[in-house]
Amino acid sequence: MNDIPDLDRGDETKQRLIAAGLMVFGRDGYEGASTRRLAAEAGANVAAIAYHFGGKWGLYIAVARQVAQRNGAVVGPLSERVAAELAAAAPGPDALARIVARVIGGLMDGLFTLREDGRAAFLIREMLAPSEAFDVLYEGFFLPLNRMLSALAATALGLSPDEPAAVMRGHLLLGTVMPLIAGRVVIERRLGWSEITPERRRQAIAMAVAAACSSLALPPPDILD
Amino acid sequence: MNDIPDLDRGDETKQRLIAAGLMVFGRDGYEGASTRRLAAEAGANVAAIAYHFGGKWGLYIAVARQVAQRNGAVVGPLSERVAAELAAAAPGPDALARIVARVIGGLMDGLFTLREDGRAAFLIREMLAPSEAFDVLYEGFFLPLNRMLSALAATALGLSPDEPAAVMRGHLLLGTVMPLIAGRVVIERRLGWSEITPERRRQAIAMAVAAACSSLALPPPDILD
DNA sequence: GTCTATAGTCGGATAGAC
DNA sequence: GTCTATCCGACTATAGAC
Repeated sequence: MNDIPDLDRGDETKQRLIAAGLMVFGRDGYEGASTRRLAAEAGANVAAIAYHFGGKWGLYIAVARQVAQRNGAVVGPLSERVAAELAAAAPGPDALARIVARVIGGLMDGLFTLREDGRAAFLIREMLAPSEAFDVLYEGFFLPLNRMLSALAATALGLSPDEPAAVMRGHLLLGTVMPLIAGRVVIERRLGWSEITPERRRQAIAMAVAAACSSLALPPPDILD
Repeated sequence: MNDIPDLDRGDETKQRLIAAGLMVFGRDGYEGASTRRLAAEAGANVAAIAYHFGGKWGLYIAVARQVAQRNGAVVGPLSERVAAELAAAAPGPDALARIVARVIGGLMDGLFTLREDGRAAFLIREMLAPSEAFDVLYEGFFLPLNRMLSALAATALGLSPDEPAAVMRGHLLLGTVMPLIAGRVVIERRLGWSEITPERRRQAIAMAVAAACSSLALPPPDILD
């Protein structure tokens, strides 16, 4: 009851604006998002945007930084673990398949969670029409992500990790998750899903993992994770 | 020299507006596109939008219809041919692989051509934030496309074409092309490509085809198309 | 059918009280 | 740091000449 009142209230508003920006920019795009709506969603008022970020654009960049940072925080550790496992003992096909399953599952779970926070849409919009924000996303997320996926693909296919073919095959692994993220509404309508139950989600991920493994000439992972 | 002057000038303006809409809506999104810019890009004036389409939204829907129609015109024939080949004689793995190569190649060539006309971005934006326009795109394009891909996946994997697993695997085949379309800027930056030469394009498609085939447990297609 | 001019609305930014 | 009130610019839509 005697906690310091209003400690860092400024920073809290700032954070709420960034969180709201993630949702609203993700859903409506930069132009589609109005400062009034951004402020309302954050429970703040319009002037706060100018005060904290200098303007709407400043908020947008701040959101990009947060996306890069949060996603980077997922990729980083995952990436280190994969690198360690690939280096330790040249893994056989089954072990590789298990790593692939963990990586793909991790991408689905950690980056594009069910509780849609708008990150996926934000990322895809920036790929469609890159702005300054793309630089931030690339350095903090896309590049480390591709490094990890390329290393995986290179090992599985017997390529050198830095040759273009390996980089491309790593990039193509994104195709395992993209139809479930960017193309989610299509499969939902096709299968008549009105909601994604945990079970449906599990099955979808399992199929994506199976497709990823066989595309790398690996056996399907013995069992789940 | 004696051609009929201004024949269908109205229709021509209408068509130019739709073409411009494809570019501008694709690049900037609905909110990002201004009627002034749409008109300018079409070499028309703002009032023409209201006259021909009732307003900006009417133009947007007209663009969606054209996207569905043009893409449907590519999928339709391709789809019939695939259906015929699958039905004729139960094709072996090699024959299937060749069909897959043709389908994936056809998707890349016919739907997402180098001369970017904005269709890909338009489609992806509608998937991210579906509007009324999505219904049009779904019926005219996504649904027939998925039917074709599902039939292919079902045959390759020994599933019944209508079971959810086959539909999902068909949908996941979109992942073969999505990284090269939606994620194009990422791989361009990663590989330092400043332009997509025909040769790079050819190689990228070849790798996508290889990934698609092995994800369906098919051998890589013996040779190109 | 096409254009110019303008009306009416909305959104981003800012001034200034608290 | 937060809020209300307001300004100004940009946008969509429309009226009306040609």
